[in-house]
Amino acid sequence: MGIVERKEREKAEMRRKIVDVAVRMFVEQGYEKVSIRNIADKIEYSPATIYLYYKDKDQLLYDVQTEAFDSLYKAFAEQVTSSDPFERLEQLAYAYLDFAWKNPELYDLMFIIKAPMNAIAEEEKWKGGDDSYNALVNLVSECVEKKLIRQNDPALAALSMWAFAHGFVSLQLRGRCQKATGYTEEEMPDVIRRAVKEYLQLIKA
Amino acid sequence: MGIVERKEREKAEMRRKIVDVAVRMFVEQGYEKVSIRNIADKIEYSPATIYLYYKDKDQLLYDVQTEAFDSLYKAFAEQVTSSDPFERLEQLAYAYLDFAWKNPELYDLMFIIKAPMNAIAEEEKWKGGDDSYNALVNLVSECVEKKLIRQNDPALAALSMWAFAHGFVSLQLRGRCQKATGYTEEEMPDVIRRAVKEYLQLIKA
DNA sequence: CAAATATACTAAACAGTGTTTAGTTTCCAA
DNA sequence: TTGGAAACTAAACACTGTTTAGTATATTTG
Repeated sequence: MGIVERKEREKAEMRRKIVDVAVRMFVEQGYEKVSIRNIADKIEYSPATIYLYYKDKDQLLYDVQTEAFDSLYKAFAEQVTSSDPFERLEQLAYAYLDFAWKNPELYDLMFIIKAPMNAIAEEEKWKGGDDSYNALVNLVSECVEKKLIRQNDPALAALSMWAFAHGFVSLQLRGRCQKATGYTEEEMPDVIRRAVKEYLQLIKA
Repeated sequence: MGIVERKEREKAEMRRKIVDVAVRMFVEQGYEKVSIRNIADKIEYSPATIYLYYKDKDQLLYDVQTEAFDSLYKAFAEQVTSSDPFERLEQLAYAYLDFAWKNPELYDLMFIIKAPMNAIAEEEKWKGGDDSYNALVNLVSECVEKKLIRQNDPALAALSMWAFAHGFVSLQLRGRCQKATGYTEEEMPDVIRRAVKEYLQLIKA
């Protein structure tokens, strides 16, 4: 009797439905304007139903986050194609920036907002973004091995690169870059791209 | 008749009282746990009274932010003392990191959280952090002039440095660094300090 | 000085939030 | 067919930021 299997499948489908509309609503309206009631309305269930599938809002956000990290990893896979490791590093950086400008609300949820990290404290281990970050670490490791960059600690070099990119993105997403530099919002992505290129030139062996 | 002056003074005193306890509560309990009602309770007025002195919560947060930026600037003034411009740049960076580790909740409010920036859109110009950022830009400009660093665009070099430091701090404050590197939370400030030092060595002429 | 007015303040309400409880309906197994 | 589990929800709870209407208090005016 495949009833328990079907029930499990239905449960999984319902979760899918919930995170799907949650993701869409986040992308369209931004984190702050999406409430459990809004989501419940959209999927035509009562708010309480969502709590049958998610312990709390943070747990739901955690799943939304995971979804977003998948998108980022997909973007990496598509845009990081060069045969030269250092060039791949460049492509990875640009793909990261691109993702941020195209999905600012998702970026918020993945890296800036506090909320979903509360759920993670309870998790065994935070797997979110692991694939993407590993891609960076592996790439940097390769560059270190082949002496393409000046640093020699891959872990620290990778973290530094991430911090540099993330710093720019998060300042930009909060409107700080324009206030600081006087560039317009449209110009900034290009300015940041140049700054990241400059950084890569600095670390180039 | 100094009555209007007294009234104005009293109005200013009340505002002081409000932002003072607001700052204290932010530092102690964090942004998310401080409500208008909490603040009102602490100063022993009704919540509605706060709205006689602040248009909305964002406007109050803006004042709290300004307060926090003053503290940062003070930290700069105290810790940036060397006669050598490049060394001063180093001191500035370390002072920035120090401030973040000592006042994580204030840092959140100043640079990470969305909230007070809503108020700023309405302001003529965002003066928050202007002094501190100008200190950085001036310092970087001096370094560029004296050819102490390899970059030649002071605006971009300053922004890059800020982005680098802010990237580390904001990743760290969201627990991302530990998850990524495996270092403990206590070790991270030191690791980040090393990374920043490495960056400064990279840009050193 | 008394009346009129402006100011300071608040109780109560409004509309929203995340979440829980208690109760109903639906479905499956014995 | 009936007993019990599972799915679902209406309503409530305890919050949030904010507004409204009304009450005291202080100041100005006749």
